[in-house]
Amino acid sequence: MSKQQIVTRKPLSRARVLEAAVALADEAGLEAFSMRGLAQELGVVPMALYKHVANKEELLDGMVDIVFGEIELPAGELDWRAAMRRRAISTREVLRRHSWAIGMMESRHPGPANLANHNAVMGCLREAGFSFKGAVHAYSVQDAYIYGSALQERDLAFDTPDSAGKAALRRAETVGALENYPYLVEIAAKLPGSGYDSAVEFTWGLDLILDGLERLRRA
Amino acid sequence: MSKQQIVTRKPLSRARVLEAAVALADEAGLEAFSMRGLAQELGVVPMALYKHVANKEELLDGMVDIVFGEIELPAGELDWRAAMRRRAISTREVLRRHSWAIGMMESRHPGPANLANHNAVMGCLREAGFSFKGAVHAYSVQDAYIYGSALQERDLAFDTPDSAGKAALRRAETVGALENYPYLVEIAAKLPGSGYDSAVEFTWGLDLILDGLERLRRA
DNA sequence: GACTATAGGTGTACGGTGTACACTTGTCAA
DNA sequence: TTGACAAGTGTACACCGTACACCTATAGTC
Repeated sequence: MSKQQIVTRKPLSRARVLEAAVALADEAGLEAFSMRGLAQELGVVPMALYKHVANKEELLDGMVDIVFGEIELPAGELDWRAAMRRRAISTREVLRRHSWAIGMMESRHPGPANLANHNAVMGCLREAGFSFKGAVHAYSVQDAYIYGSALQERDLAFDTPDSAGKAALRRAETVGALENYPYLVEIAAKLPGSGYDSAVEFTWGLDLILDGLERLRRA
Repeated sequence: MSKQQIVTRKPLSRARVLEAAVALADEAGLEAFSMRGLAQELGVVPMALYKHVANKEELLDGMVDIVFGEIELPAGELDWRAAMRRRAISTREVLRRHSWAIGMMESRHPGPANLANHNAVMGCLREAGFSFKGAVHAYSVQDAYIYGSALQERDLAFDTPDSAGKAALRRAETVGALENYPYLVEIAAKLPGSGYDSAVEFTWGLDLILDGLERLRRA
Protein backbone atom coordinates (compact mmCIF):
# COMPACT_ATOMS: atom_id res chain seq x y z
CA MET A 1 0.00 0.00 0.00
CA SER A 2 2.56 2.56 1.06
CA LYS A 3 4.97 0.93 -1.34
CA GLN A 4 2.46 1.32 -4.11
CA GLN A 5 2.03 4.98 -3.30
CA ILE A 6 5.70 5.51 -3.63
CA VAL A 7 5.84 3.70 -6.90
CA THR A 8 2.75 5.49 -8.16
CA ARG A 9 3.85 9.00 -7.34
CA LYS A 10 7.13 9.84 -8.94
CA PRO A 11 9.34 11.77 -6.56
CA LEU A 12 9.55 15.53 -6.50
CA SER A 13 12.49 17.38 -7.92
CA ARG A 14 13.35 21.03 -8.25
CA ALA A 15 12.48 20.92 -11.94
CA ARG A 16 9.14 19.28 -11.32
CA VAL A 17 8.28 21.78 -8.61
CA LEU A 18 9.17 24.73 -10.83
CA GLU A 19 7.23 23.34 -13.75
CA ALA A 20 4.12 22.76 -11.65
CA ALA A 21 4.52 26.20 -10.11
CA VAL A 22 4.54 27.90 -13.51
CA ALA A 23 1.49 25.91 -14.59
CA LEU A 24 -0.38 26.80 -11.43
CA ALA A 25 0.48 30.48 -11.67
CA ASP A 26 -0.60 30.45 -15.30
CA GLU A 27 -4.07 29.26 -14.47
CA ALA A 28 -4.62 30.70 -11.00
CA GLY A 29 -2.78 33.98 -11.24
CA LEU A 30 -0.10 35.24 -8.92
CA GLU A 31 -2.58 36.42 -6.32
CA ALA A 32 -4.00 32.95 -5.78
CA PHE A 33 -0.66 31.21 -6.10
CA SER A 34 0.48 29.79 -2.76
CA MET A 35 2.96 27.26 -1.49
CA ARG A 36 0.09 25.34 0.02
CA GLY A 37 -1.84 25.30 -3.23
CA LEU A 38 1.22 24.18 -5.14
CA ALA A 39 1.85 21.38 -2.67
CA GLN A 40 -1.71 20.20 -3.05
CA GLU A 41 -1.38 20.26 -6.82
CA LEU A 42 1.64 17.99 -6.46
CA GLY A 43 -0.12 15.71 -4.03
CA VAL A 44 2.28 16.49 -1.27
CA VAL A 45 2.38 18.25 2.08
CA PRO A 46 3.41 21.96 1.94
CA MET A 47 6.71 21.51 3.73
CA ALA A 48 7.84 18.92 1.21
CA LEU A 49 8.47 21.74 -1.25
CA TYR A 50 11.14 23.17 0.99
CA LYS A 51 13.40 20.24 0.29
CA HIS A 52 13.67 21.50 -3.29
CA VAL A 53 13.43 25.26 -3.05
CA ALA A 54 14.71 27.45 -0.26
CA ASN A 55 11.54 29.52 0.05
CA LYS A 56 8.85 31.19 -2.02
CA GLU A 57 11.15 33.97 -3.19
CA GLU A 58 13.64 31.54 -4.62
CA LEU A 59 10.81 29.60 -6.19
CA LEU A 60 9.63 32.75 -7.96
CA ASP A 61 13.18 33.41 -9.14
CA GLY A 62 13.24 30.00 -10.73
CA MET A 63 9.82 30.44 -12.29
CA VAL A 64 10.84 33.71 -13.89
CA ASP A 65 13.94 32.11 -15.34
CA ILE A 66 11.76 29.43 -16.91
CA VAL A 67 9.81 32.22 -18.55
CA PHE A 68 13.02 33.79 -19.81
CA GLY A 69 13.98 30.43 -21.23
CA GLU A 70 10.90 30.42 -23.44
CA ILE A 71 11.85 33.67 -25.15
CA GLU A 72 13.35 33.28 -28.58
CA LEU A 73 16.90 34.64 -28.64
CA PRO A 74 17.98 36.96 -31.45
CA ALA A 75 19.28 34.81 -34.26
CA GLY A 76 22.65 35.75 -35.65
CA GLU A 77 21.81 35.27 -39.28
CA LEU A 78 19.13 37.94 -39.31
CA ASP A 79 19.87 41.64 -39.62
CA TRP A 80 19.61 43.43 -36.31
CA ARG A 81 16.20 44.93 -36.96
CA ALA A 82 14.58 41.65 -37.93
CA ALA A 83 16.28 39.88 -35.03
CA MET A 84 15.11 42.47 -32.51
CA ARG A 85 11.64 42.45 -33.97
CA ARG A 86 11.29 38.70 -33.64
CA ARG A 87 12.66 38.75 -30.16
CA ALA A 88 10.25 41.48 -29.10
CA ILE A 89 7.27 39.64 -30.52
CA SER A 90 8.40 36.43 -28.89
CA THR A 91 8.73 38.19 -25.56
CA ARG A 92 5.24 39.55 -25.85
CA GLU A 93 3.83 36.14 -26.64
CA VAL A 94 5.62 34.50 -23.76
CA LEU A 95 4.35 37.17 -21.39
CA ARG A 96 0.82 36.61 -22.59
CA ARG A 97 1.14 32.97 -21.63
CA HIS A 98 2.65 33.85 -18.27
CA SER A 99 1.15 37.17 -17.41
CA TRP A 100 1.92 36.74 -13.71
CA ALA A 101 5.59 37.25 -14.63
CA ILE A 102 5.17 40.66 -16.22
CA GLY A 103 6.17 42.77 -13.25
CA MET A 104 8.94 40.42 -12.21
CA MET A 105 11.10 39.96 -15.28
CA GLU A 106 13.75 42.40 -14.14
CA SER A 107 13.21 42.46 -10.42
CA ARG A 108 14.20 38.95 -9.41
CA HIS A 109 17.57 37.40 -8.81
CA PRO A 110 18.62 36.57 -12.37
CA GLY A 111 19.06 32.99 -13.52
CA PRO A 112 21.02 31.57 -16.44
CA ALA A 113 18.27 32.05 -19.02
CA ASN A 114 17.95 35.68 -17.98
CA LEU A 115 21.68 36.24 -18.39
CA ALA A 116 21.80 34.48 -21.73
CA ASN A 117 18.91 36.58 -22.94
CA HIS A 118 20.41 39.91 -21.94
CA ASN A 119 23.78 38.96 -23.28
CA ALA A 120 22.34 37.90 -26.62
CA VAL A 121 20.30 41.06 -27.04
CA MET A 122 23.16 43.33 -26.14
CA GLY A 123 25.43 41.33 -28.42
CA CYS A 124 23.06 41.65 -31.33
CA LEU A 125 22.98 45.41 -31.00
CA ARG A 126 26.72 45.83 -30.55
CA GLU A 127 27.51 43.65 -33.53
CA ALA A 128 25.03 45.58 -35.62
CA GLY A 129 27.24 48.62 -35.19
CA PHE A 130 25.59 50.44 -32.33
CA SER A 131 28.01 52.26 -30.09
CA PHE A 132 28.05 51.14 -26.48
CA LYS A 133 25.91 54.06 -25.40
CA GLY A 134 23.67 53.64 -28.40
CA ALA A 135 23.16 49.99 -27.63
CA VAL A 136 22.23 50.80 -24.03
CA HIS A 137 19.72 53.35 -25.26
CA ALA A 138 18.32 50.98 -27.82
CA TYR A 139 18.02 48.21 -25.28
CA SER A 140 16.31 50.43 -22.73
CA VAL A 141 13.73 51.80 -25.12
CA GLN A 142 12.80 48.43 -26.50
CA ASP A 143 12.46 46.69 -23.17
CA ALA A 144 10.56 49.54 -21.61
CA TYR A 145 8.14 49.38 -24.50
CA ILE A 146 7.84 45.59 -24.46
CA TYR A 147 7.22 45.32 -20.74
CA GLY A 148 4.98 48.36 -20.70
CA SER A 149 2.91 46.95 -23.51
CA ALA A 150 2.58 43.64 -21.70
CA LEU A 151 1.41 45.48 -18.62
CA GLN A 152 -1.15 47.45 -20.61
CA GLU A 153 -2.44 44.43 -22.41
CA ARG A 154 -2.92 42.55 -19.20
CA ASP A 155 -4.54 45.41 -17.36
CA LEU A 156 -6.76 46.84 -20.02
CA ALA A 157 -7.66 43.44 -21.40
CA PHE A 158 -8.11 44.92 -24.84
CA ASP A 159 -8.16 41.47 -26.30
CA THR A 160 -11.02 42.18 -28.61
CA PRO A 161 -12.31 45.43 -30.03
CA ASP A 162 -15.49 44.78 -28.17
CA SER A 163 -13.93 44.36 -24.77
CA ALA A 164 -11.83 47.41 -25.45
CA GLY A 165 -14.88 49.53 -25.99
CA LYS A 166 -16.57 47.99 -23.00
CA ALA A 167 -13.58 48.77 -20.82
CA ALA A 168 -13.61 52.39 -21.85
CA LEU A 169 -17.30 52.59 -21.25
CA ARG A 170 -17.07 50.94 -17.86
CA ARG A 171 -14.48 53.50 -16.91
CA ALA A 172 -16.62 56.37 -17.97
CA GLU A 173 -19.72 54.98 -16.35
CA THR A 174 -17.95 54.73 -13.05
CA VAL A 175 -18.67 58.29 -12.17
CA GLY A 176 -21.86 58.51 -14.16
CA ALA A 177 -20.74 61.71 -15.75
CA LEU A 178 -19.98 60.80 -19.30
CA GLU A 179 -20.46 64.32 -20.54
CA ASN A 180 -17.42 65.45 -18.57
CA TYR A 181 -15.17 63.10 -20.49
CA PRO A 182 -15.99 63.52 -24.16
CA TYR A 183 -12.85 61.81 -25.38
CA LEU A 184 -13.54 58.74 -23.29
CA VAL A 185 -16.99 58.68 -24.79
CA GLU A 186 -15.42 58.76 -28.22
CA ILE A 187 -13.26 55.79 -27.34
CA ALA A 188 -16.23 53.86 -26.04
CA ALA A 189 -18.15 54.68 -29.18
CA LYS A 190 -15.53 54.13 -31.85
CA LEU A 191 -13.13 51.51 -30.61
CA PRO A 192 -15.48 48.50 -30.79
CA GLY A 193 -15.99 48.95 -34.53
CA SER A 194 -12.45 49.92 -35.35
CA GLY A 195 -10.93 46.46 -35.66
CA TYR A 196 -8.62 47.06 -32.74
CA ASP A 197 -6.11 44.26 -32.35
CA SER A 198 -3.59 44.26 -29.53
CA ALA A 199 -1.00 42.36 -31.57
CA VAL A 200 -1.23 44.92 -34.37
CA GLU A 201 -1.09 47.72 -31.84
CA PHE A 202 2.07 46.21 -30.41
CA THR A 203 3.90 45.84 -33.70
CA TRP A 204 2.87 49.33 -34.74
CA GLY A 205 4.65 50.87 -31.78
CA LEU A 206 7.52 48.44 -32.07
CA ASP A 207 8.18 49.45 -35.67
CA LEU A 208 8.02 53.11 -34.76
CA ILE A 209 10.74 52.51 -32.21
CA LEU A 210 12.86 50.32 -34.45
CA ASP A 211 12.68 52.93 -37.19
CA GLY A 212 13.98 55.52 -34.76
CA LEU A 213 16.77 53.22 -33.68
CA GLU A 214 17.84 52.52 -37.24
CA ARG A 215 18.22 56.25 -37.78
CA LEU A 216 20.38 56.39 -34.66
CA ARG A 217 22.53 53.50 -35.81
CA ARG A 218 23.25 55.09 -39.18
CA ALA A 219 24.34 58.30 -37.48
CA MET B 1 -8.82 60.91 30.05
CA SER B 2 -10.81 59.26 27.35
CA LYS B 3 -12.26 62.67 26.53
CA GLN B 4 -8.76 64.01 26.11
CA GLN B 5 -7.87 61.19 23.79
CA ILE B 6 -10.79 62.04 21.62
CA VAL B 7 -9.88 65.67 21.52
CA THR B 8 -6.23 64.85 20.91
CA ARG B 9 -6.77 62.46 18.05
CA LYS B 10 -8.75 64.00 15.25
CA PRO B 11 -11.24 61.55 13.83
CA LEU B 12 -10.54 59.37 10.84
CA SER B 13 -12.00 60.08 7.45
CA ARG B 14 -11.71 58.43 4.08
CA ALA B 15 -9.34 61.15 2.93
CA ARG B 16 -7.14 60.83 5.99
CA VAL B 17 -6.99 57.06 5.62
CA LEU B 18 -6.04 57.30 1.96
CA GLU B 19 -3.42 59.93 2.61
CA ALA B 20 -1.82 57.90 5.40
CA ALA B 21 -1.98 54.80 3.23
CA VAL B 22 -0.08 56.48 0.42
CA ALA B 23 2.53 57.77 2.85
CA LEU B 24 2.96 54.35 4.39
CA ALA B 25 3.24 52.60 1.04
CA ASP B 26 5.79 55.20 -0.05
CA GLU B 27 8.10 54.43 2.80
CA ALA B 28 7.41 50.77 3.47
CA GLY B 29 6.72 49.47 0.00
CA LEU B 30 3.71 47.54 -1.16
CA GLU B 31 4.99 44.26 0.21
CA ALA B 32 5.11 45.53 3.77
CA PHE B 33 1.95 47.56 3.48
CA SER B 34 -0.86 46.05 5.53
CA MET B 35 -4.19 47.10 6.94
CA ARG B 36 -2.86 46.39 10.40
CA GLY B 37 0.23 48.49 9.84
CA LEU B 38 -1.84 51.34 8.48
CA ALA B 39 -4.16 51.18 11.48
CA GLN B 40 -1.21 51.33 13.81
CA GLU B 41 0.17 54.33 11.96
CA LEU B 42 -3.15 56.06 12.51
CA GLY B 43 -3.26 55.07 16.16
CA VAL B 44 -6.35 53.02 15.69
CA VAL B 45 -7.47 49.41 15.75
CA PRO B 46 -7.40 47.62 12.37
CA MET B 47 -11.15 47.24 12.03
CA ALA B 48 -11.65 50.98 12.41
CA LEU B 49 -10.41 51.41 8.86
CA TYR B 50 -13.35 49.46 7.54
CA LYS B 51 -15.71 52.24 8.49
CA HIS B 52 -14.05 54.37 5.80
CA VAL B 53 -13.02 51.94 3.08
CA ALA B 54 -14.82 48.79 2.05
CA ASN B 55 -11.71 46.62 2.01
CA LYS B 56 -8.07 46.62 1.00
CA GLU B 57 -8.85 46.45 -2.71
CA GLU B 58 -10.96 49.56 -2.57
CA LEU B 59 -8.30 51.24 -0.49
CA LEU B 60 -5.73 50.51 -3.19
CA ASP B 61 -8.11 51.88 -5.82
CA GLY B 62 -8.29 55.12 -3.90
CA MET B 63 -4.54 55.27 -3.39
CA VAL B 64 -3.91 54.86 -7.11
CA ASP B 65 -6.32 57.65 -7.88
CA ILE B 66 -4.41 59.92 -5.54
CA VAL B 67 -1.30 59.12 -7.55
CA PHE B 68 -3.14 59.94 -10.77
CA GLY B 69 -4.14 63.22 -9.22
CA GLU B 70 -0.52 64.23 -8.81
CA ILE B 71 0.23 63.89 -12.51
CA GLU B 72 0.35 67.15 -14.41
CA LEU B 73 -2.34 67.24 -17.08
CA PRO B 74 -1.46 68.35 -20.61
CA ALA B 75 -1.84 72.10 -20.76
CA GLY B 76 -3.91 73.43 -23.63
CA GLU B 77 -1.67 76.33 -24.49
CA LEU B 78 1.31 74.16 -25.39
CA ASP B 79 1.68 72.42 -28.70
CA TRP B 80 0.86 68.73 -28.51
CA ARG B 81 4.44 67.55 -28.45
CA ALA B 82 5.48 69.82 -25.60
CA ALA B 83 2.32 69.01 -23.70
CA MET B 84 2.82 65.27 -24.07
CA ARG B 85 6.44 65.58 -23.15
CA ARG B 86 5.70 67.43 -19.93
CA ARG B 87 2.97 65.02 -19.03
CA ALA B 88 5.25 62.03 -19.61
CA ILE B 89 8.01 63.51 -17.48
CA SER B 90 5.52 64.39 -14.77
CA THR B 91 4.17 60.84 -14.79
CA ARG B 92 7.65 59.44 -14.43
CA GLU B 93 8.40 61.71 -11.49
CA VAL B 94 5.17 60.85 -9.74
CA LEU B 95 5.86 57.16 -10.19
CA ARG B 96 9.30 57.58 -8.71
CA ARG B 97 7.72 59.04 -5.61
CA HIS B 98 5.12 56.26 -5.45
CA SER B 99 6.85 53.30 -6.97
CA TRP B 100 4.44 50.87 -5.34
CA ALA B 101 1.82 52.14 -7.79
CA ILE B 102 3.73 51.29 -10.95
CA GLY B 103 2.06 47.99 -11.72
CA MET B 104 -1.37 49.20 -10.70
CA MET B 105 -1.98 52.37 -12.67
CA GLU B 106 -4.19 50.69 -15.23
CA SER B 107 -5.35 47.63 -13.39
CA ARG B 108 -7.52 49.11 -10.66
CA HIS B 109 -11.05 50.35 -10.72
CA PRO B 110 -10.60 53.86 -12.13
CA GLY B 111 -11.32 56.94 -10.05
CA PRO B 112 -12.07 60.51 -11.12
CA ALA B 113 -8.44 61.58 -11.41
CA ASN B 114 -7.75 58.60 -13.64
CA LEU B 115 -10.65 59.48 -15.91
CA ALA B 116 -9.69 63.15 -16.06
CA ASN B 117 -6.15 62.17 -16.94
CA HIS B 118 -7.09 59.82 -19.76
CA ASN B 119 -9.63 62.21 -21.11
CA ALA B 120 -7.16 65.08 -21.14
CA VAL B 121 -4.43 63.09 -22.87
CA MET B 122 -6.75 61.73 -25.51
CA GLY B 123 -8.18 65.21 -25.98
CA CYS B 124 -4.76 66.73 -26.45
CA LEU B 125 -3.94 64.27 -29.20
CA ARG B 126 -7.27 64.57 -31.00
CA GLU B 127 -7.16 68.34 -30.98
CA ALA B 128 -3.62 68.26 -32.30
CA GLY B 129 -4.97 66.67 -35.44
CA PHE B 130 -4.39 63.01 -34.85
CA SER B 131 -7.03 60.78 -36.37
CA PHE B 132 -8.94 58.63 -33.92
CA LYS B 133 -6.88 55.58 -34.75
CA GLY B 134 -3.71 57.62 -34.75
CA ALA B 135 -4.49 59.02 -31.33
CA VAL B 136 -5.10 55.55 -29.95
CA HIS B 137 -1.78 54.41 -31.36
CA ALA B 138 0.00 57.44 -30.02
CA TYR B 139 -1.53 57.02 -26.61
CA SER B 140 -0.67 53.33 -26.44
CA VAL B 141 2.94 53.77 -27.41
CA GLN B 142 3.55 56.58 -24.98
CA ASP B 143 1.94 54.92 -22.00
CA ALA B 144 3.56 51.59 -22.67
CA TYR B 145 6.90 53.35 -22.75
CA ILE B 146 6.24 55.45 -19.66
CA TYR B 147 5.05 52.57 -17.51
CA GLY B 148 7.69 50.23 -18.86
CA SER B 149 10.40 52.74 -18.08
CA ALA B 150 9.08 53.18 -14.57
CA LEU B 151 9.16 49.43 -14.10
CA GLN B 152 12.71 49.22 -15.37
CA GLU B 153 13.91 52.07 -13.26
CA ARG B 154 12.44 50.55 -10.16
CA ASP B 155 13.70 47.05 -10.84
CA LEU B 156 17.15 47.76 -12.13
CA ALA B 157 17.73 50.60 -9.70
CA PHE B 158 20.03 52.26 -12.18
CA ASP B 159 19.88 55.41 -10.16
CA THR B 160 23.56 56.08 -10.45
CA PRO B 161 26.08 54.97 -13.03
CA ASP B 162 27.84 53.13 -10.29
CA SER B 163 24.88 51.12 -9.13
CA ALA B 164 24.10 50.38 -12.74
CA GLY B 165 27.46 48.83 -13.29
CA LYS B 166 27.24 47.00 -10.01
CA ALA B 167 23.89 45.57 -10.94
CA ALA B 168 25.21 44.26 -14.21
CA LEU B 169 28.19 42.79 -12.48
CA ARG B 170 26.10 41.18 -9.78
CA ARG B 171 24.03 39.57 -12.49
CA ALA B 172 27.02 38.19 -14.25
CA GLU B 173 28.68 37.01 -11.08
CA THR B 174 25.63 35.01 -10.17
CA VAL B 175 26.69 32.10 -12.26
CA GLY B 176 30.39 32.72 -11.88
CA ALA B 177 30.91 32.38 -15.58
CA LEU B 178 31.62 35.87 -16.78
CA GLU B 179 33.39 34.66 -19.86
CA ASN B 180 30.15 33.21 -21.21
CA TYR B 181 28.50 36.63 -21.20
CA PRO B 182 30.94 39.03 -22.81
CA TYR B 183 28.36 41.73 -23.41
CA LEU B 184 27.29 41.73 -19.78
CA VAL B 185 30.92 42.10 -18.88
CA GLU B 186 31.10 45.10 -21.16
CA ILE B 187 28.14 46.67 -19.42
CA ALA B 188 29.67 46.07 -16.03
CA ALA B 189 32.93 47.56 -17.22
CA LYS B 190 31.74 50.60 -19.12
CA LEU B 191 28.47 51.72 -17.61
CA PRO B 192 29.87 53.05 -14.32
CA GLY B 193 32.06 55.58 -16.09
CA SER B 194 29.60 56.47 -18.79
CA GLY B 195 27.61 59.10 -16.93
CA TYR B 196 24.47 57.04 -17.12
CA ASP B 197 21.45 58.99 -15.89
CA SER B 198 18.03 57.43 -15.77
CA ALA B 199 16.26 60.73 -16.37
CA VAL B 200 18.32 61.36 -19.48
CA GLU B 201 17.74 57.79 -20.60
CA PHE B 202 14.01 58.32 -20.21
CA THR B 203 13.80 61.54 -22.20
CA TRP B 204 16.01 60.07 -24.91
CA GLY B 205 13.51 57.29 -25.58
CA LEU B 206 10.60 59.63 -25.11
CA ASP B 207 11.88 61.99 -27.79
CA LEU B 208 12.49 59.12 -30.15
CA ILE B 209 8.85 58.13 -29.77
CA LEU B 210 7.50 61.68 -30.01
CA ASP B 211 9.50 62.23 -33.18
CA GLY B 212 7.94 59.16 -34.69
CA LEU B 213 4.49 60.32 -33.67
CA GLU B 214 4.99 63.74 -35.20
CA ARG B 215 5.80 62.07 -38.50
CA LEU B 216 2.59 60.10 -38.19
CA ARG B 217 0.56 63.18 -37.43
CA ARG B 218 1.81 65.03 -40.48
CA ALA B 219 0.92 62.11 -42.70
C1' DG C 1 23.32 -9.54 5.63
C1' DA C 2 23.58 -5.85 9.31
C1' DC C 3 24.51 -0.90 10.10
C1' DT C 4 24.37 3.57 9.28
C1' DA C 5 24.14 7.99 6.80
C1' DT C 6 21.30 10.65 4.10
C1' DA C 7 17.65 12.55 1.25
C1' DG C 8 12.83 13.19 0.92
C1' DG C 9 8.31 13.55 2.89
C1' DT C 10 5.42 14.50 7.31
C1' DG C 11 3.04 16.89 11.33
C1' DT C 12 2.79 20.43 14.40
C1' DA C 13 3.12 25.05 15.59
C1' DC C 14 3.88 30.18 15.32
C1' DG C 15 3.31 34.72 13.89
C1' DG C 16 1.56 37.16 10.17
C1' DT C 17 -2.51 38.53 6.94
C1' DG C 18 -7.56 40.37 5.61
C1' DT C 19 -11.91 40.88 7.49
C1' DA C 20 -16.83 39.17 9.42
C1' DC C 21 -19.56 40.10 13.27
C1' DA C 22 -21.11 41.65 17.56
C1' DC C 23 -20.11 45.09 20.94
C1' DT C 24 -19.52 49.77 23.01
C1' DT C 25 -19.34 54.64 23.02
C1' DG C 26 -19.67 59.50 21.74
C1' DT C 27 -22.69 62.94 19.33
C1' DC C 28 -26.62 65.07 17.87
C1' DA C 29 -31.96 65.59 16.86
C1' DA C 30 -36.33 65.49 18.49
C1' DT D 1 -34.47 62.50 28.17
C1' DT D 2 -34.43 59.48 24.56
C1' DG D 3 -33.04 57.22 20.81
C1' DA D 4 -30.81 56.89 16.36
C1' DC D 5 -26.60 56.76 14.16
C1' DA D 6 -21.73 57.04 13.10
C1' DA D 7 -17.21 55.77 14.72
C1' DG D 8 -14.10 52.86 17.09
C1' DT D 9 -13.29 48.19 19.59
C1' DG D 10 -12.50 43.11 20.55
C1' DT D 11 -12.81 38.61 19.33
C1' DA D 12 -12.51 35.13 16.06
C1' DC D 13 -11.61 32.61 11.69
C1' DA D 14 -9.43 31.04 7.65
C1' DC D 15 -5.54 31.57 5.13
C1' DC D 16 -0.53 32.44 4.42
C1' DG D 17 4.88 31.30 4.65
C1' DT D 18 7.89 28.52 7.04
C1' DA D 19 10.90 26.83 11.46
C1' DC D 20 11.67 22.60 13.65
C1' DA D 21 11.47 17.94 15.06
C1' DC D 22 10.31 13.67 13.35
C1' DC D 23 9.84 9.44 10.46
C1' DT D 24 11.13 6.38 6.80
C1' DA D 25 12.92 4.38 2.60
C1' DT D 26 16.98 3.89 0.07
C1' DA D 27 22.22 3.53 -0.82
C1' DG D 28 26.81 2.56 0.53
C1' DT D 29 30.07 0.25 3.42
C1' DC D 30 31.95 -3.36 6.24
